Amino acid sequence: MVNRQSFQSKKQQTLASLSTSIPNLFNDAQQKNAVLTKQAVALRKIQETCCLNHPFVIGQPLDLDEQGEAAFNQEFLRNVNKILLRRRREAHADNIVRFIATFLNYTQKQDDPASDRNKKNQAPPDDGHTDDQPSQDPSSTNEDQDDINHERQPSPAEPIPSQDDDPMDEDMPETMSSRFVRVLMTYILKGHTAKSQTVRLRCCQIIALSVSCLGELDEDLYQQLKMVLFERVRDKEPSVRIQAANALSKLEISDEEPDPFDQMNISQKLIHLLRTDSSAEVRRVVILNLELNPTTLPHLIERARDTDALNRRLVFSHALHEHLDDFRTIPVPDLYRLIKWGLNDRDPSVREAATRMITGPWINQAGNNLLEFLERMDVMDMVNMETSEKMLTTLLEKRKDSLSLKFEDEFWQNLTPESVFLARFYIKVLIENEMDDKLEVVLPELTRLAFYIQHYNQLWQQASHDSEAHYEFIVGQLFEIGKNLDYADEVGRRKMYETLKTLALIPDIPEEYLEHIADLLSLVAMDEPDYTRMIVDIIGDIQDAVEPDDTDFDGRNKRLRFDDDVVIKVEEGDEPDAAALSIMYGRLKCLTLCKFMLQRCELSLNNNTSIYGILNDMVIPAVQNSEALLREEGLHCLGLACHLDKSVGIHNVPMFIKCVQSGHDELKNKALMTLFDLISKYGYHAIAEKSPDVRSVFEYCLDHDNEKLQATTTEGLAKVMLSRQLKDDEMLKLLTVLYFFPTTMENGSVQQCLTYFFPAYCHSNAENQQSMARIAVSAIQELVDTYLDLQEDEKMIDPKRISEMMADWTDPRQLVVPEQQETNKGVQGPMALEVVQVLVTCNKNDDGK
Amino acid sequence: QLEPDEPQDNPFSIMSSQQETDLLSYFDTTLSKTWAGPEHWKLRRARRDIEKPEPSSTQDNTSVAETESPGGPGDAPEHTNKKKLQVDTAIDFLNGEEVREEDIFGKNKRTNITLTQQQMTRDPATLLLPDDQHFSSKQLLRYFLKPKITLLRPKKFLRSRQSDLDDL
DNA sequence: GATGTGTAGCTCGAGCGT
DNA sequence: ACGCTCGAGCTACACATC
Repeated sequence: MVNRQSFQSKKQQTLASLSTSIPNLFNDAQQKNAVLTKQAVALRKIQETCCLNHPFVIGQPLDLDEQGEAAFNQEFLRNVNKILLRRRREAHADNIVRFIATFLNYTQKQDDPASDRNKKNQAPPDDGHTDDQPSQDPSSTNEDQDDINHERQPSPAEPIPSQDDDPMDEDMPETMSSRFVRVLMTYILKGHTAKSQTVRLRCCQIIALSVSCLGELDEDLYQQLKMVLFERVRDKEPSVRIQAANALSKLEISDEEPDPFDQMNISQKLIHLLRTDSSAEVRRVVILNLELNPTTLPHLIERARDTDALNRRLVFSHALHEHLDDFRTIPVPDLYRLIKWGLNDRDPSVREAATRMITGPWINQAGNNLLEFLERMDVMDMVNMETSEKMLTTLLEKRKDSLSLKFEDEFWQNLTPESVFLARFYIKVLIENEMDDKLEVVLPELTRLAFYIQHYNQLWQQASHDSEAHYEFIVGQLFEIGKNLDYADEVGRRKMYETLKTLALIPDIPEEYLEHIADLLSLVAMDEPDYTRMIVDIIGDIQDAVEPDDTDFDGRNKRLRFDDDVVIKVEEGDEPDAAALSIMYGRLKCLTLCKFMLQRCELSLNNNTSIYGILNDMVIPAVQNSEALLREEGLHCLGLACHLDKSVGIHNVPMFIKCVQSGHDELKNKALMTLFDLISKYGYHAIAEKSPDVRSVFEYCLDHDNEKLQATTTEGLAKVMLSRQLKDDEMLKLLTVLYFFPTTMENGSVQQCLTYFFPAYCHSNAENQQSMARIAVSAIQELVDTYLDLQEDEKMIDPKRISEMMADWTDPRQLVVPEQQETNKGVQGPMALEVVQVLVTCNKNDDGK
Repeated sequence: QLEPDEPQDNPFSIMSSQQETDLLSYFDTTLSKTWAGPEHWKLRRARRDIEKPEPSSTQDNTSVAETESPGGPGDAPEHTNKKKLQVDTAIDFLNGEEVREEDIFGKNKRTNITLTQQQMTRDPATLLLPDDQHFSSKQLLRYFLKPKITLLRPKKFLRSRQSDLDDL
């Protein structure tokens, strides 16, 4: 046959020129702007000519020229060899890897009758990196495809097999490309144990980009591939793991067969990498490729706290951005944790990504309706209040210009938790941005607001158990809105006062509402003495209501509601004494209100005499009360009173010290706080002069096993030392040792306070720095000793790092205000000397420096 | 700059200077990257950036600038050369040297190229940030018992309405 | 003695800002 | 798009270990 002969001569030519034609295609393909499909098409043509005995016809039984095929394969692999030793991220080599994938994709599709019909030749997958450029222009890809189909028109002389006569065998029919895939993959898999990390890297990279281009794989080849990846994902080199993880994530996730080595299936392995791989980039690959489902979701959310900022960002900008169909699939606690992390991240780009996620797809999911969105977010749940507030503020900041709301009487009469919440923050954002014209149509008058509060309070008091929380929430939000109003109107102020007083007298008003009331009354009052009188009056009324006749009080449902963890302990068998209980709750409520008032007072006691009465009649007795809660709240009030009068303050210091020494933990903490406040206010010496015990009290609390107490002490000392009221090398050393001490590792408050304190202390002032230099060596000696006999379960920072950090603190170049040159050398010089001395005296124990 | 010793009865005059606020907000920004504590602390590259400008600024702008300038003009072409040389990673598939397969697939019997199971199981917590308490100068500038009042400017929390009227 | 392990310094490139 | 900067990763070297 003529055709056959011409084909044979073409084959001879092609085979003869293989060693130039294929390299030329590779040369073209490596170029930056290469349209890889073009080279793939050309290569396929060569492949057909080499491997077949006839011109290629789709669906025709394979008539293979094994020798020609071998020649083609050999030449192809010879070229592939040249990139296997090319280092990571070399653009030309990377292009060739993409070319290989493109070719595999193309040649495989050509042999597949099913996919050939609709010939939507998908571009080969990206390599999962953030750096990948879209490798191909989709339009050009399709054009090329069309060209090919024209060229592949079977010649008229050839018998044209019917297109639909060939239902696939159960075993896939062997094709030219399937044979090629097997050869190439088998070859590439050989590289997975190569000595050179680059080879392993390149092999995994080829697999990663090619897996989805391979069509149906033989089971044994697939298994082999999977096993290789299972191993490479544990490679010593992070760069190899990155590619292996990438490849693994492209395998069918539905394959749940566990690896006999560690009993983990693909999905589990990816999650394991996501959580434990030390390389941020490996984790990143998984974040970008892991399928979102109920199993993977919590682990992806966890990555919002990844140490790597880019990874954190990708959680918001990628993993949960478009791929999450409905944010309600995230359990509410996780949802709020996620938002809290995102919006409060230290890295601005993460915050930005989190904001975009919420303002974009998430709002869209709620039909772009803010109220619907808030409803879905369940904003009424007070546990997440702070985050809800932050979120709505962020949202409205973004939309403040396009949003124009108008709140009229009808709106205020028909509030829902969501609408009042929205109103509150809309107002807040408008005020912060001084958008006065928009504010005008939004803010209610003071009198009206007082009326609304009253109205919803009535509804609250009458509400059924189901709707109680609903109205309670609305009242709380109205309080907040009230803080933004103008209080010039006399009538409005009076109305507000009456309303607030009524609310204050409600027996089970929540503690935070009492604080709102204290706040709002400060706006209602003419001046501070007026304010104090108002509150004292209300306190009197509360007392009158509780104490004189206790006939209709029932301690259980009339009690003041505090945070859940505050539980008043009733001694065994005391239950019948409900009246006594209710009296106690009443007193507690008065103290709490008094506390809120004192927090807002500035005038000295002499100028605000109405406080004296309350101090003597209520606060002092409470401090001596046997009930712990009353003692605490009384002490708190007394501490606040000490703020207002120096002599009262100084006079009471011994009492506070006593409380720290022998009170219960919560009382200790309150007393300690007061002591630090008094030092801040009146100076360390004014306190220590009369009561030298303070210093030892602080030492005692630094060592205390109550974390909160430790944190208060640390923060207090940080304040006092940063303000340079207390200059005390020994105390500084205690703080330093505490900072690195194994038992403090878990105490985040102490850690983060001191992480701020030490650099700020040392770099703000040369004298401070010298103080640190003086104690550093002995501190590290102590810490090294501690390190050497760490218990099995204890963890501690490596002494080497400790010394690095101390070196950083004592580095004179880091001083914000550079000292005159004299002191510069003098800081670390003596330290070095001291180190040498220590080393000389005991040369068996040496630190890592 | 800080006053070394202030009268003890009025210690917060130290803190009330504008410079003190600046200093603390300086630390608020610089320390916001290292907040996570010693476990995530890294040794910063020596602050050469701060020392670099020094030689030019501390010296007189007459002689030194002249002596260093000869190096300047020579640098510019070097940069472009470097760039061209660096980009030269193209592979010659046609005439390039053959790569020997034993170089590629050479194995190393003794070296372990995979991590042990123990190396693979690290504590996930070490790769997560601790719960951020957002410690900043704000904490240092407030009273424990009156958190809304700053130590710096003890301004009146309650504004007297009487004085508002007076202002008009 | 060879090979594995840990570190210091340098280089290059990703990612950010303009 | 460009250029800069900082940081990750690579190489080379020293040391330890079998």
